[in-house]
Amino acid sequence: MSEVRNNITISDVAEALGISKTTVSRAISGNGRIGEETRQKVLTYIKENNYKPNPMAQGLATQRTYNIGWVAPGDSSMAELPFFQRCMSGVCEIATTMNYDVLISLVSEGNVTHLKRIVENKKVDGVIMGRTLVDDKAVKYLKKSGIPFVVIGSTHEKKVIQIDNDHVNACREITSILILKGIKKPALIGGHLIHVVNESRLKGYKEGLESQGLPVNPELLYLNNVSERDICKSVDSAIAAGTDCLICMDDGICNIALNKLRKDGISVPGDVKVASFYNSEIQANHQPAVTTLQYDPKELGNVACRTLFKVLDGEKVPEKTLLGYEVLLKGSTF
Amino acid sequence: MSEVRNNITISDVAEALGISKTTVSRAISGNGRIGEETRQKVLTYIKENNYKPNPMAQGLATQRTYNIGWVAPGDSSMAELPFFQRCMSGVCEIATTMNYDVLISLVSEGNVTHLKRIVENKKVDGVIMGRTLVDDKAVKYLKKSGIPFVVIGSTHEKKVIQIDNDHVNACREITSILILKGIKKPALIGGHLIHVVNESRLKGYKEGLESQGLPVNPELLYLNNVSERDICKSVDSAIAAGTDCLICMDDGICNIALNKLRKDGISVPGDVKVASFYNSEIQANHQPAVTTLQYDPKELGNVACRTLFKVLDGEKVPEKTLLGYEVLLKGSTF
DNA sequence: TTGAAAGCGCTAACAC
DNA sequence: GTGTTAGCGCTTTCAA
Repeated sequence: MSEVRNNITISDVAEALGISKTTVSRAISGNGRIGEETRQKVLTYIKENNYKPNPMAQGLATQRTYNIGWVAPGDSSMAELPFFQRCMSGVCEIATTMNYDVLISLVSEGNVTHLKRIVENKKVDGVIMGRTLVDDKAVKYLKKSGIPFVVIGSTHEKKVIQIDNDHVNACREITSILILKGIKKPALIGGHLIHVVNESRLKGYKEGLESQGLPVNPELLYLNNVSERDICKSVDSAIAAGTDCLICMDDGICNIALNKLRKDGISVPGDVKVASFYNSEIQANHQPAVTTLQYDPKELGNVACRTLFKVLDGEKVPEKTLLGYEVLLKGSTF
Repeated sequence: MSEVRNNITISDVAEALGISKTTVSRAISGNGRIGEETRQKVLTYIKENNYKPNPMAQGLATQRTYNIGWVAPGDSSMAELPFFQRCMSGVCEIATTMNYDVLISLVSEGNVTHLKRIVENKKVDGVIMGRTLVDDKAVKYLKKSGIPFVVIGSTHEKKVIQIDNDHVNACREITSILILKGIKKPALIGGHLIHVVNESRLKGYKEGLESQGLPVNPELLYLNNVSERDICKSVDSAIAAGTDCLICMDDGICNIALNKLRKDGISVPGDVKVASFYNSEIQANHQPAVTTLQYDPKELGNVACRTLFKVLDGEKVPEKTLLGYEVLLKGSTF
């Protein structure tokens, strides 16, 4: 029945071939000198007999687990964003090619107990954080622990390897473009600033205004919107302040804003234009489609994972790696 | 720096306390007889000195990994459904309480190589499958491998532990209710029947009709819709056939159908009523809200994980566990 | 180029 | 109730 789960050990291989375990081990790992002939003999034998080294034993001997930890947000509202799924899938993809597996750690609201456990229990060789908050307990813990780790996103914490999209430039660019296309009073409907990414987006927005000679008008700046109610209120105020374009800081905000406008009978782009700093399916399917920034989360996961492996190999890596973006101009700003 | 990662071993503890490793081991595991006094002594010592057994060594000695595998769909369209996130979070929750961790395995379209690897490499003690197809390669492999596993969803495969919602009864009930509320020609816009759940939903729909003395009208039955185009065509045909209520097999279909109706200027529930066999945020936020079935995916994950642990402990478990549902009657069918 | 032997940290007979 | 001992399956000095 369980013929697929192999139970043949390195000793079996050694015995069958009339050589020592050491030699078999060397043939497999490539460490140490070994005759090409014996090497081939071993390699073919283990292939034919489907021998797989036991990772527990390997791990015990070498102090490696062949696992990396993936830290995802535990609070459902965040966790369900396709962004994290795609990142994770990018991480898994690379991990697999390196013969590593990915262990999940759900961290909600600063509760790092699980993360702590997998680190202290030595269940992972390194960790990738799916997101970062401005004051991130998990990052602080990881730094203190000494385990190699990489974060997706940005942090103010020093000496942390970060992989992120170039949000500041992306947001600056899309803001400038909108202004060049004739927008006079772009209003920003922003999310909570505990997310570093929102800080960056805010910065990009401001730089965009500045680059086009526009002031940062407090009447057009609505930050820290969390609930649907917050957003609706901000939209009302922005409209009252005479905005000609609502720039939403992310897709969630954008969808709520869009619904709100429709409910109020305000037409897009007729009465007011709409753009978003982050893309999602829903916006792409919206009529008219929404002008937005586009990133590649899976690539983010890929790069984060590759970077972590470099760190594990003792290679030097840049503290910050910025990935690209695309500006998608659509009907919502025509 | 890495003061948090402990490196103290069972021998250190034994030596410090002037007792043997065995005794320490016993104090921790609770296996074998041990004096209450020594037990306490050990327990306090390891707590104070933050000793953690090395799982690799434990694993090597006991042949357990303290990991379970979570098999999620690798194709993004599926993977991003909140359903899987919530299930996974339910699984992690229980696993954590049992001192287990969760290893991810992404399986796309019958490609079981990664799953195979984690099983053959003995990186997990058991596996939970996040979904099942009608002819599921992964399930077949797992059966053959002999590793304990549990599937979320249903399968036709024999001797497989399944945890599922009671889709047949749920769909029968909502269909009956709609008919009792006056619907005469409910049309089913169905998804692909490679998903066992869709078979069950179809079955429930038919039973619902039957229970109210209505025939299964082929003109009102649209199955195997995959693309947006499929769905739109089906909606057109159903409307042309004079349906008075579109029943969508899942939330994805429902959203597309809703958009389509709006675009065509067909009002809900005025011109046609709409219901769905699966709930999602978007439908809850739709105006009017959509009548739908509601399940609890996290609970599904909880139960699946608890069941797997029973299997691992050698306990007998039912081959099929069915969880409940709720019918949410909303404005879309008034 | 190959092998013997020690050891990674823990568990589990089996003695005492 | 506690200790001795022999592994679990692999890597890695150190010799040969």
